[in-house]
Order: sequence, then structure tokens, then C-alpha cells
Amino acid sequence: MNHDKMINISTKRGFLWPSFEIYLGVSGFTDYGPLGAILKNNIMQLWRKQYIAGEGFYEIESPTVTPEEVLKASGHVDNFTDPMTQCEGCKDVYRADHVIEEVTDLEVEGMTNAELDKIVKKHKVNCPNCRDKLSEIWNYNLMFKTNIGAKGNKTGYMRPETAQGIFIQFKRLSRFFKNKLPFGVVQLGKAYRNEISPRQGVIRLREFTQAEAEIFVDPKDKSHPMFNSIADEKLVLNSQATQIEEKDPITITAKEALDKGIVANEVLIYQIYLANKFLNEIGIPKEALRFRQHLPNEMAHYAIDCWDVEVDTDRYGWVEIIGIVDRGEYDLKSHSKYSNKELDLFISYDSPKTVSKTIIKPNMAKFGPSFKQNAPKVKGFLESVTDDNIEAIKLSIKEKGKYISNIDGEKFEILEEYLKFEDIEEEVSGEKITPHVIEPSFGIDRILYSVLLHSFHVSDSENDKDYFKLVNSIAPIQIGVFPLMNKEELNEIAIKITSNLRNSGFRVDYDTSGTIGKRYARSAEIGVPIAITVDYDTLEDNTVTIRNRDTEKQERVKLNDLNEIVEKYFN
RNA sequence: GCGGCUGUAGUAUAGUCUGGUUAGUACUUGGGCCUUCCAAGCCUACAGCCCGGGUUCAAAUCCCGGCAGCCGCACCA
Repeated sequence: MNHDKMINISTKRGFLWPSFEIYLGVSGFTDYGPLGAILKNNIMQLWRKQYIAGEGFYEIESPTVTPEEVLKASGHVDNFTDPMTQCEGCKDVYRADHVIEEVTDLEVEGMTNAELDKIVKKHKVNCPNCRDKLSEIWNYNLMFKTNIGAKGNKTGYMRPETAQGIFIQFKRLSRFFKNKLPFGVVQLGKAYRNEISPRQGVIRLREFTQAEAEIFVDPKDKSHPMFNSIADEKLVLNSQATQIEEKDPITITAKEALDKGIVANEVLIYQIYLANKFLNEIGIPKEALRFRQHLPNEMAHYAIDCWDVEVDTDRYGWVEIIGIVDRGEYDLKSHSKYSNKELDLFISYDSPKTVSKTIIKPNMAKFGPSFKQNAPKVKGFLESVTDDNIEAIKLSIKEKGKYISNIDGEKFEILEEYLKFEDIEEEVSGEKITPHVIEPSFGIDRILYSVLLHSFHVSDSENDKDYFKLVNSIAPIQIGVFPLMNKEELNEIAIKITSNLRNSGFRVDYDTSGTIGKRYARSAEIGVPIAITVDYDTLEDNTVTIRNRDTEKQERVKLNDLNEIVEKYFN
């Protein structure tokens, strides 16, 4: 693990480049060079393989420009805007609302900046650090704002996460999945956050790529059909308890973690397991990973449980690369409220339930004369009261002979003779529920960085070289084809091999420049797993050598068998 | 957003303090020679003073501003 050397080579060889460089660059943005772009796509394709092919989830793609309403409902418009203030003396920057609440004990949430400014003046709120004067308050919004349409009167934002695009399609999605839980929907794409001061290269970007899955589950059933198959898998967990007690993370099986209540439910553990599996497969070793549970105070208020996957880095310490959250019903409820649409699901019971309950039957002969024009209103009220309230009404009438209802501020006296209680048995075939959402959210850029960092082999001797020991499944270039010398008769065969392999779908680099040794070294550096060399023997007996990047061993094979051997090697 | 340090070809650097030849070197990259198997050798070519302004006869060098990188603070629903 060596950040500096790794970044040096990855920049030099076309993995990661600074964006807008000839115009001096802008921090918080990165370009993926020719190899970086392939690598990123390969990682995303493997992700799709695991979650779409493996788990049966479906992918959707929604716009990155998002109208304000959506992000209002999600909470981003309000919670992503921080009122900031700066001390004119020591230049420290603070959250204005935090400073004010601390000093004045006032509840200032939802106030405008002008109102906050007034409070600052009135209560003489000064810098908590050096007591100097505070500047006028300004808003810092972490979302990129834009206007939609020529008139520019519709506000939009670049989405700060891909998840919302899934939540707001819930009605169509649940129909697509035939109204059956659980189902999973994924989205891979760009998201945007206008960070105040991004300074950690590709770790903290203003425009980044997420791969998120939203798994909709029955709140009463968070079991997972495959849980038994992973019950004995060991996980390294840094739970709330181990963090609070400042102990080392514990190694524990999935089953134990569930039984001891360390992880909230099976689906969540299964997702932790899957994340771990994915990272191992793309070349991040187990030892470099750990799972950290959010502490109660850092968890979003609606979250039921939340785990970060963290990767070890030499430059930035433990870095969060994946978040796995049980978001409960928060998102669907919130969008339902703001959009006024029913974002729920009717779940049929295995067999219809017979429910015995008490209903109220109004005696309309008495109702009309007593309540006159208000009769329908009172009737409606009585029909809509919940089971608990029926008991209260029943009790009140039994004890006092009447019940005084309060309907929209108007009081109505309901006497015993106005109604009848009837015990009935009702057949209920199911119920409407708001699904809970389990969300694994992957930061693709950070994962790519981790892959590069942990694949990077730092030379340990004179003969050794620094190179990317990328696993076969994601190496941007899979095969180098090199004529031993830059000679027409060798090149001819090498070109033919190259085009054959390319036609079979392999990413091949054909290279004649420099000495063969130099070409091996160069291709190893960018992680090409194997090199095929055409030499003078090839002209005699139709054989070539296949050289393994890591062992440096060469094997001579027949040209006729080449395709088959290579296929086997990569699949 | 604040403070400190830094910015010379693709990479690593010399030169900057003390202004003054055509900005030097190594590796890399392109072309060529060579029966050359983890960056060999030889010939050859390309390529640089972060950007803008100021001071000066003259600025890579001094001054101011900006941008970017690193470190610390703040921020990171």
C-alpha cells in the first residue's frame, strides 16, 4: 500500500487524471483516463453481475437533474443547506444555527438568515472561540442548483444521491414486481455534492458515481431466503459496543451477529456479506476491510441500523466506501406525504383472517331529527372511528349514557339510543403496508481507488517493479501481444493473433516498440495479466509463449489452442 | 472558508535565497539499428518555468492576486 507511488503511476499510465487541467483544474473533480474508464466500467459490470444477475434485482436509470419538490420531500433541500457564519477576528467558520442555539437556548430551526442575523445582533452572539464579532450569515447549499426550462422559473438540483429516483417510481416498480415483496431495484450513476473544500483526490469528489440498491422488504419479515447459506461466514464487525468501549472489532459469524442482536436483521447482514464478497472479488483483501456500525448520534434519525464498509488506506486512514442502511419506511412515507400519492403495497395474508370486531350502527331514524344537516357528518365520524375509540365510546355511553364527539371543532352529543353496537366477524384478506427499505450504497470512485491502492504491488527488491496486480476480472487490458522483435514476419502473425483475440471479445494491446523486456514491464505496470510473445520459433512450429504477469513464468502453447486457453484463463 | 508549506517537459529534479548566455540532467515517450524474453545498448526526435498583473534595461528567480496540491482548523444531512 503506497498512495503516492500508486497515484503517480495511475496518473502517468492513464487511470486517473485531474479534470480541466489545461484550464488549471478544479478541485473535487476527476477524469478517468483510457485505462481508468475501462477499469471503472469493469467494476460496475461486476457489480451488476452480483446484484442484477446474482440477486435478481433490476436496474433503472433516472435523471440527474431533479426538480425541487423531490428533494424537498427527501429532506435534502432543507437539510443540505447550512447557514454559515465566520468570525471576523479569528476567521473560524461556524454553523450559524449551532452557535446561536448554544448561546441563546433559542430554537431557531427553519428561520431565515435575516432572522438569524437579527438574533445574533440582539443577543450579541459572538465567536465562541475568541469572542469577536460574527459576519453576516450566508447559506451554503451542498447541492448544485440549476434552472429547468427557458423561463427558468422551475428550480432543479443535481441529485445528491441516486436513491431518490428509485423511491419516487415506487408505484410503477411495485406493479412491475407484481406487488410482491421483497424486490430490489438498483441504479448506477452520477451524483453531485458541492463540497465546501474537497481535498482528498478521488476520495471526496463533487461529482461522483454511486451504485445503489434499494431493497423493499416487508417490515414484519426481514428474513432472507439465502441466510442459511451464509450463516457461518465470518465478518469483522466494529459494532457500536466495540466502538464505545474502544475495543478491537470482533470477528463473528453472520448467525452469531444476528442472534446477539449486533446487526438488526437478516437482510442487512446478508447485504454486509455481499458487499464483503464483492470487494474481495475485485481484489480488496479481507484484512483491509472492516464494518463499522454508526453510533446512535451519527445515524440518520429515521435509520433503524446502519453499517459502513471501511477500507484501510495509508494516506487517509479508514475510509468509508459503502454504506448499508435499514432506512425503514422513511423515504416512502415522506414522498407519499409530499406527493399525496399512496406509496404502499397491499399484502395478502396466506389465508384470509377472520377478525372479530365491534362496529357502530347509527340509528338513522333518530340521527336525522337530532343532528339535521350535520347527520351525515356525525355518521361519517362514527363509521371511521378506530377500534380503540369504539371501546371508548362504548364505555362513555355505558357510564354516562352519552358520548360527546368533537368533529372539526364542533361538539355533538351522542346518546345511547342513537346507535347500536354490533359484534361482527369480518374476513380480512390482507393489509396495506409501507415497505421498509434496505439500502446498500456503493461509492464507485472510492472503491476504484481502493482497488488501485490494494492491487498496487510495491517492489521489494532491485529486480522487482511497481505494478498493478489487478485481478483478471477487472484488468482494463487483458492480454498483451508482442512480437519478440519489430520484424515484418513476426508482426504479421502477432497482428493476426491480436485481431482474433479482439474478435473473441478480449481487450488486447499490440505493441512493437522498444525491447521485449520493456514491453513486459510496461504491460505488467498497468496490470495486464498475460502477455503472448511471437518469436522465431513461432515461424517454425506455430507456437507462442504465454507469460504470466505475477509469476513471470512462460509457457509455450500451440497457436491453434491459444483461444481456448485464454478463454479458460479469464472465465 | 481560514492559516502554513509547495508549484520547472509525461516523471523525478538542477537553477530561485543573491534577477543577467540558447533553462541543465536522468528516466519516459515517438522514429531507427540490433535472433533483444521484466525498463540493456547505440543513433535521433518531441517535450517544461501553474495562470494573471506589477517592479526592472532585464523575471523561472522579487512583489501582489488567482488556481491547484499537501498539512492543520472548520465542514462532511
